[in-house]
Amino acid sequence: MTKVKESSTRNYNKGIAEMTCPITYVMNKIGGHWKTIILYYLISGPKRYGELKRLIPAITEKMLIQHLKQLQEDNLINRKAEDIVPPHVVYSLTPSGEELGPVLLAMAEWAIKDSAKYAGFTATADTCVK
Amino acid sequence: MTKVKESSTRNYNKGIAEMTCPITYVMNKIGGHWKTIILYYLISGPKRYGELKRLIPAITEKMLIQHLKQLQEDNLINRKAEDIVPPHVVYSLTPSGEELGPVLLAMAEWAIKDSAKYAGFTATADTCVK
DNA sequence: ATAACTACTTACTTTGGGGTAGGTACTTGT
DNA sequence: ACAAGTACCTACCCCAAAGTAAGTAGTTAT
Repeated sequence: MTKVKESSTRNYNKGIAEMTCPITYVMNKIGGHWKTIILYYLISGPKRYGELKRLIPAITEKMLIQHLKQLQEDNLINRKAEDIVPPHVVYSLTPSGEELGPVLLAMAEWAIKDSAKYAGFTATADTCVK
Repeated sequence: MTKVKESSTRNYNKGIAEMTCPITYVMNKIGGHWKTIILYYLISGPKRYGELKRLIPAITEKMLIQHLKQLQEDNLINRKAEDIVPPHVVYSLTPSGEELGPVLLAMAEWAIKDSAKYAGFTATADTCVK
């Protein structure tokens, strides 16, 4: 009967939700603005760190690496580093990541269709994919 | 030629990104933990405010209303209020929202499949839908 | 010798999403 | 008279996510 505190409500709810709600499970893995974009770019094939940086100019290096790490931890991407003098690191989708591909493409399709309703949006299917 | 400041870089990038990246467009509408869950519950049919509250016990009233409003503004849900004495408000998906349904279901399917790989996750297809 | 390239790391600051805890208006039930 | 139920609103606070800006190591190019 000791005092338990540790700002419990929040953590408790998060844990429960992730265990029981598939949508929450997904959002914990791809939520947060950058992860989906990174994954989206990787659908079209493995990319080097620098390539991703150039493809997503708005992202900061810190954010890119941070999310690449999290995506690795969540088993959505692989990191292959060659131990040579100018570093050469390639990121690619894992099988789990590949399976997410169609979902991301469906999201993009919806965006293009939906944005067309309101005009002022000029994206095409490969704006992000390149 | 007056002073324009308004912490511009961030807003500028956000605007550009939303106009050119379909994935960002989607995430601006359904990102942020609760929106997808609310939409997911509405797939199975219109629901009253109180129903949603009961279906998603972890959400606070503030968050529920806040996101319902944003979803309205983003044209994903309808709000139908009868002007009677005990208020009666029903939320339902708009056509745009309906079109997002399959995407959300695909996300959920992926979650169930993916979580099965690691065990410790016991969700089924209707854990959230009820 | 100095800049440029690679893929990072670290320290510091800001911002806004989310939580807590109250209140509102109006009616029905006891 | 007072609680209970409906669907909200408001002010305040906190923390984690995101941004800023700098540094690291080792090599090649000028």
